[in-house]
Amino acid sequence: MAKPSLPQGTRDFGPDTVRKRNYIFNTIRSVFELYGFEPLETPAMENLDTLMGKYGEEGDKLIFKIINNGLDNIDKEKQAREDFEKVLQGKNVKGITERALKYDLTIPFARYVAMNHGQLTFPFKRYQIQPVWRADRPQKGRYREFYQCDADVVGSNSLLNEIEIILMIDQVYSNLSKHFGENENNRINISINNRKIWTGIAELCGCRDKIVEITVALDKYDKIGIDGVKEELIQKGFNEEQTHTIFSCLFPDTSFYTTYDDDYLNELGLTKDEKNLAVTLYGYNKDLYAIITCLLWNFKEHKIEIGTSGVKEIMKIIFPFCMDNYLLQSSFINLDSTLARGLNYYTGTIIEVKPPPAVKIGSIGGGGRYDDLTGLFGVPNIPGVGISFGVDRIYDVMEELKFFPGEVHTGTQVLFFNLGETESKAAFTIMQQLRNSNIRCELYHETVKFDKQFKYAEKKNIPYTLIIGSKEIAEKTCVVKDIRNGEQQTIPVSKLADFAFI
RNA sequence: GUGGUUAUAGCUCAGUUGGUUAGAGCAUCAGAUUGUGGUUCUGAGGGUCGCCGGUUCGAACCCGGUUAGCCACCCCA
Repeated sequence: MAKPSLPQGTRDFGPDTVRKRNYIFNTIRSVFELYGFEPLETPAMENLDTLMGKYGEEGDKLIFKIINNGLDNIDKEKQAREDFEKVLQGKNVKGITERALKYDLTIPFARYVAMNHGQLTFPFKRYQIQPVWRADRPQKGRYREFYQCDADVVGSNSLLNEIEIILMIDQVYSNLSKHFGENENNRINISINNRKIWTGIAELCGCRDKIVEITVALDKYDKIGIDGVKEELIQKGFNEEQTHTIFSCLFPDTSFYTTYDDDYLNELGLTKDEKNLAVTLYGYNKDLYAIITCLLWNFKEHKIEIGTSGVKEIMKIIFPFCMDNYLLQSSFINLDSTLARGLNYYTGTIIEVKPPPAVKIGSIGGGGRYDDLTGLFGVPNIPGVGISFGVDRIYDVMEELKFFPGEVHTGTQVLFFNLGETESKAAFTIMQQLRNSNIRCELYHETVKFDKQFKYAEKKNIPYTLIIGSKEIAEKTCVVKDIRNGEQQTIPVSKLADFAFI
């Protein structure tokens, strides 16, 4: 018999872990509900062509494909062999595989909306908490099976949705632990950017078709720095002038742009309202103001409207958070001009959530706006915006920072000692009464010496033991011991229901 | 998909240039202790040294392969 083992990148979760994970799930779910989102579940598997081509070239490779049943049917042997030849050449063939495990929750959701758009009331706000699978090689913070918690709004272009999503992110972390936001170092970082800005920059460089190359390179800025990015761009075939254009947009000479100048704002062609936005941003964060005005200037100069509208969207989203510093409790929001995000279906706002800087783990959530996801399934013109929480990583972050509250443990509260047949019968009756008043209890399964029963309680983190022997039966009392401090007291059975087993 | 690294008792790990019967701590079980555990003491059980092959008189140790974990790259939650 071979040693039992798990498939690569998957894990079992013991009782303690499940409780903590459920705490995260429940917290996120209740915030989703609070903001008016409704639950949805979709199957673990989808038709392969529902998923293929939606996540970029790399993404396709990471989709877990399911081999068809019945390939051993002798009548179809010839066909199966021919099909398998094609698989060996790297093709997907219906004869061999036509289903796959879902890779994320967004595409199956788009498929659902496309199939049911006639019945849905728009804007449709749904949340979904389910596992997804990726055939990736596991490493720190990366698993082959993990849970996502998604909330999306489809059928609305309003930027109010983006603002609500940011508020939800903040509220989830506030509810998860009071320590998030306790001080500056513990805050969650919500970065936003806009794909339209990338499109604009690509146009500035005169290569709109190379937007993916630009975003992939700039997305690594945090990791490889400005020189590394430059090197990668040049490797991808960008010339000196183009890289200069990109950098001058994203990393402006702040000393120039941080001076507030009314005439300059007028030159940018902003409306009165937009100018007010800019003034507020200036008061809130000079660097933010610098990047925004720099981008606006560049796009204005070259009449690239898509870029301009991207910047204006960012301004409108950040604005409420500049007006009220207390809107965000556990996080802060900033414009990260290098933020790109790999998924290619995003078209507007993009959002990425990062843990406090002390934790070296990638993003713990992300999302963005997509104009036409359902168009992929034949139903055009349903725009949407959504966010995804990565529970497995949030767990790792909470664990590393020791942020799980003590109340997460919801195991047995009272262990009834087993002192013999008559005694345990009496104990059993009392135990059922306690259970009826919602106290979690159990009776030790056999009559053994106290030593063992105590150790059992200690290991299972059961705070109270309850001892009923012949003496207690006669007196209609019981002995309640708090094993955390060793204190014990004798109380009448009639008063037991009033005892606070906390 | 590419590269690095690790694999020895239930857990954490020692293990000399290759040399007789592979060790420690923790955990488990039994006893000191028949209604009060956590400390202490005594004793016991527990191993195909990841798996397969090679070199050698002899391999936990050297070599090749393989599987899995971890880490990094690509990419991503």
